[in-house]
Parts: sequence; C-alpha cells; structure tokens
Amino acid sequence: MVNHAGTFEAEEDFRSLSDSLFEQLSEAIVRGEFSPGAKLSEPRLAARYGVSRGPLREAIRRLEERKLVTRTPRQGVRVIVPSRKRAVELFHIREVLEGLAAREAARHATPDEIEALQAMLRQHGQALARPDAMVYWQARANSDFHFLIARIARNEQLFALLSGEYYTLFRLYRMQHRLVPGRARRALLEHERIVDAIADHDRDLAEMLMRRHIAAARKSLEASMGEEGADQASTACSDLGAGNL
Amino acid sequence: MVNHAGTFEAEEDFRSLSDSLFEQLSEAIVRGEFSPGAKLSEPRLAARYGVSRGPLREAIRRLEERKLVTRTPRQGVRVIVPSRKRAVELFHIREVLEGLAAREAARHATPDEIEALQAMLRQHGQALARPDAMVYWQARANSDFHFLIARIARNEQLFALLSGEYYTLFRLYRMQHRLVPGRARRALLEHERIVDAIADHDRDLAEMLMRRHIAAARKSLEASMGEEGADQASTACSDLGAGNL
DNA sequence: CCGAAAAATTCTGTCGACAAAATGAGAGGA
DNA sequence: TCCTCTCATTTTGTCGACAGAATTTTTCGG
Repeated sequence: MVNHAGTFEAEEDFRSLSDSLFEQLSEAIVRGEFSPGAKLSEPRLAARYGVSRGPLREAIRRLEERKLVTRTPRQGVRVIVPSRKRAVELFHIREVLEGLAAREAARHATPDEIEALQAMLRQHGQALARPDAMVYWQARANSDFHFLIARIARNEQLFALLSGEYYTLFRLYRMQHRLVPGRARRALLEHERIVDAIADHDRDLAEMLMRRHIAAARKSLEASMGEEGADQASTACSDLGAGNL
Repeated sequence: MVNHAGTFEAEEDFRSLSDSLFEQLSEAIVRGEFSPGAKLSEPRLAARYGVSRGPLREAIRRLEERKLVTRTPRQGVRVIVPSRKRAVELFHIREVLEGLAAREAARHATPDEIEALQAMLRQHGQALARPDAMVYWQARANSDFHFLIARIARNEQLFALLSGEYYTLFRLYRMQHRLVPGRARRALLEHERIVDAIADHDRDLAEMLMRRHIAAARKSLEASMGEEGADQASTACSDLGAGNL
C-alpha cells in the first residue's frame, strides 16, 4: 500500500498522537479552519482534540519547522499570515525544484512511466469537459501531475520536499488564488508538452518547460494578488472572537 | 524601548530549552559526536544535558523534520546514516537552489553589495596563500560566499532554506568529503566569475555558473565517495558501545 | 555447549502538575 | 472621561510519573 506521501507503509502504520495531530492541524490550517494570524492556544487545542499538551507541543514544533505557524518566544504560536511577497518567493523556489524534478524525470523515466504520464493526461483532458472542471483541476489534476513527475525523478529528498514538506505550504498559498478562466486548458497543454519532452528524454527542454509552466502560474498569481499590498490579511485576522482556538 | 538599566532590550533573545537543545544536538550530529546510525536514547540524552524529556522530544521532532535523524515508530530515533545516494540527491537540490540564489542576486544586487562580494573575494584570495588554506576554505570561505549570495537574493524563504534548514544537512554531507588538492583555487576562480556575472546583472549567466560550480563540487564528491556502495556506514555504525548516547 | 522461552529492564508515548510570564480586567486618581 | 497602577486569570515552558511495548538478560531444556 502506498499512502499519499508515497512512502510504503508496510510496517503497521502506528501513528503516534503527535503524528495524528500534526496531520490534522496541517489540514485544518490549509483548509482555513484557523484564520490567518489566529493564535493557537495550547490548552484549548488540547481540549479540542482530547489530548495532552505534550504531543500537541511536538506537533506544533513540526508545524513551526514547516513554517505553517510562527512562534514568538513567550507569546505562543500564530497561524502564518499569507502575503503576496511570501507567495512569490515560494513560487520561485517551486519553479527551480519542479524544474529539477522534470529534468530528472526526463533522465530516468521508463517506458511504463511515460505511458502512465500520457494516460493521466488523457484522463485529465476528459475531465476538463466536465462541469466542475475548474475545481477538479485545481484540487486533483494539477497535484497528480506534479506528484507523478516528482516520483519519476527518483530523488527521494526532492520527492519528500515537493510532495511532503513543501506540499502543504504550496497548497496553502494556492488556496488564495482562484484559477483564471481558460488557465486550466492552457495548463493541460503545457503539461502535454512537458510530458513530450520527458518522453524524448530531453532534460534541458523538460526543465525549461516546467519552469515556464510554474512561472506562468506565479505570474497569474501575482496578477491575482495584484495590488493587495504586502499583507492582505491586514483586514481580517488578529482575533475574530469566535473562530480561533 | 529602553529598560530601567538604560540598555536597549531588543526582544531579549529568550531561547527555550527546546531551542537550545535543538542547536546543540544539530551541532553534535554534524561534528560527528554521535556516530552515524547511533541510537538517541531520550532518558540518556535528558540526563546528559540535564533537562527533562519534554523539551528534548520537541527538539528531536525538529531534528526529525530536518532529516538529521530517522524515527521508527516504537523504536526511537537514530542519527541519519550518510549515503552516497542521499548526498548526490542533496547536491542536485542544492544546485538548483543556489542557482536560483545567484539568479536573484544578479537581479537585486546593489553597488554596495557587489563591492562587498568583491571585497570578500579579495580576502579569500589572500587567505588562500596561508598554510591552512584548505581547511579554512572548507570551513569558512565557501560558506561565507554562498551565505552572502543567498542574502543578496532577497528571498527570505530561500535564505531560510539555504542558510538555516538545509545548511546543517549540507554541512553534514560535506564533512564526508575532503577537498581534493587544487579544488580550492579552482573554486575561487569560479566564485570570481559568478560575482562578475552578478555585477553585470546577468541573471542567466549567474545561475548557470553557480549551477556548474555546485555540479563540480558534486562530481568531486561523487568521485571521492566513488565505490563505497550505497551505505558506506555498513562497516561502522549501529552501536559502538561507548560513544553513543 | 547451544538454542529457546521467560523474566527483568529499559525505553517510548502520554498525561497531569507547577512556576514564571504575559494578557486582560478592574479600581483609583487626575 | 481617560490614563495608570494593581490584581486576577490564562498561558507558556518545564518537570516528574505511569502504562505498554521493545530490548536485553537470565534461565532452562535438549
């Protein structure tokens, strides 16, 4: 069995409370259940999830290491406040990392893997005709594509980075950005060209196309978050009486 | 703000025990005080550093997140075992990240920063004539250069990645690799060309030169770790009775 | 003498509790 | 009315303790 992180969970998946909390909190942050900048109170969270503060603190330390929360020494942790600046910086990083993934995928892809990529593209093309194409694309298709490329690249460190450690952050910042009309179809075209380059084992081209693909997404996001200033959460964050825990 | 003693209390750097332990353990692992693969027993470490297991576990969770230790569910954590495969993978990642840093540095560098880079190169050139040139180069000069580039790039996420989160890992794997004779002088030449490109604000060239520079280091390391197999620690790790804590 | 089962020990995962500090509320004075 | 000082409450950082599991040691049979 292969979980979403791509690791083989042959050994009985014993998840400690800390692991479970880490996943739940990550998901909750990405899904916006905690508003940006909201304070995470340890006693309340402990009561909320029915656990002690020990495992909770371990989970929070991991969230902090992944930059999903920020911590001020004697003051506690707060959910990260997405900013246009950070989003752009993150996309620049993602651009080169995914470029490397495409390059290494072009280097190592087997015929079977190339076929798998092409099959996925066909499926995505069919899905694009459905009514909920946009939401599906943003939620699943895009992730599937980049996930598979990262796996084919055969670089465990890179795979862990793209599909695990940074994946949540990417999702968090992608949530901000509603897909512009027509972007999905264009993205599929770009995906197809990238797969072509990988099928040809053309490393340089695969990397260049992937970088342009990510750069296009970044520019779309930059335009979307256009004039919202450094921290768009200056309007609604800090403390909303009810929603923060 | 000025306190009653008249000194500026610039957010007095309060470090929790967890933070302190995290730094100490990271340093100890990189410096080889814990042999690769050695088990880290929580009670012994707690006694060793005179702290409780609570903060220690938080520090260990952060070490785990940074891949300095590996954790098996009901079995504890062990120091990572450096392998040729992982080292090569890490250098591929570093290649594109430092390439991005050079690109962004070429984009954003001010005249002052360019002058600082050139001054540092002059200093490194003089240091290269000293008797302990090699060890100095590996210990300081190389880090200084890449550190400064990352700062000039003006990408906080990238800077945190290169000079913080991944820096320890890079050091760990670099420890394995003794600098080959003549490499230092060649590296300095490569550094000079990179700075030239940055001074010219030639983004593409700066990125390309930096990537070649890292790739050269990687190839040198690949040759050095040549035939040592996947896990060179198969000879001496596991448990050496005295040295593990 | 060697191998296997059983007991003892150690260790991980988790919990509740305490002290210092920070936040917030409330009284008092200008 | 508004500011400030004081006090109460919440929260962070830390510690010691317990249950279950894993490891090691001991013991017993072949």
